[in-house]
Amino acid sequence: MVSGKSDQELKELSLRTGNACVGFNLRRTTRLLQRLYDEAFEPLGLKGTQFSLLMAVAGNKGATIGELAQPLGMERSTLSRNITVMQKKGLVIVEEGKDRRQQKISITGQGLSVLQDALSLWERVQERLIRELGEERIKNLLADLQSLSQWIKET
Amino acid sequence: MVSGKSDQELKELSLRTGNACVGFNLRRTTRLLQRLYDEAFEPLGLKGTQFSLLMAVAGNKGATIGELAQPLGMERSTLSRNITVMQKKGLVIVEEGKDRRQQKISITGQGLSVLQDALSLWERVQERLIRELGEERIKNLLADLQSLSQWIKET
DNA sequence: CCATAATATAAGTATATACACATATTAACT
DNA sequence: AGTTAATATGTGTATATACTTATATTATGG
Repeated sequence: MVSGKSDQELKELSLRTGNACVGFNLRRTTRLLQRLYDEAFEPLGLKGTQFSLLMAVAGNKGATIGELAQPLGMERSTLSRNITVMQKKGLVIVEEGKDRRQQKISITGQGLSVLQDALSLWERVQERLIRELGEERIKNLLADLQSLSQWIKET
Repeated sequence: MVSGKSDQELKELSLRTGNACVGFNLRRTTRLLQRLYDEAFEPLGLKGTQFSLLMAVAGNKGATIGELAQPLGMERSTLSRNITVMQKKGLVIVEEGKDRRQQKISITGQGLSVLQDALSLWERVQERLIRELGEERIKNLLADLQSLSQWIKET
């Protein structure tokens, strides 16, 4: 029973649950880390999310919204809106396919140029993270995150 | 140089960077996992984020926005808006403190009742995660996330 | 070939998030 | 005490996110 607990007992329950909850810890760390990336890419007027998306577009020339959304683990409607932002910035271009329902996304010349600069900023962040946590823990962390993603997709 | 690369080379670079990027992997897993929690809490009209916030409020009776934001690793302005949502749902109550700049947040009776039900739904998700990844990996994952959060806060 | 089903995307609505700035209140210094 | 500093929160603006619903296009079954 939650409602019968004293303030002190609630405090302990709250701490215990917060420490154990994978969702809470993932969200909190993601929030905090996102700020590091955003700071790093700020000179390019880019957010961390946009860097990832630009990289995904670059590596999947002419892919549709649906094809991109899959590996990103993102709703197509979300991706659609994110692509619009990138398009306004001139980083990607959207073209109709033969199947006129589909929108084929590609990176622009300007997008490639920004990506080039962003990549070296990304490397600096990556190196800081490796220096801080160590290569082994980063590797394990990435593997765990990927296992988790894979499992959820299959569920 | 990014701009001189072939489509195939860009594809490889994109895959390699995506696999190595802590930010991307954290965001993707968080997105996917969030849906599991949202499904679980859906019968209560609650989101995963709101469960975490409700639990934090319950464990810190009368805390201010600023005091809550700190351990949540959240901007105070963000928390302020999230609290408004919870207030509209009748789950928390906001009162002026002696220092009238401050807003003291507490959980309501209805909030406690919802929290009670939410807690058992949360436990089911937690058990599924432990069954899937194993207790050891979950423990390591949580420890890594907490180290990372701690470091970023100190940076 | 036409009606219907399936598919791809966008738009409506709501929450989560952060930064910059505005506002109100308290503290601190002279 | 009065002016200025610092502090706590809320608002404006923009992006990220997802669910539901609408729209347009293609495929399918008769």
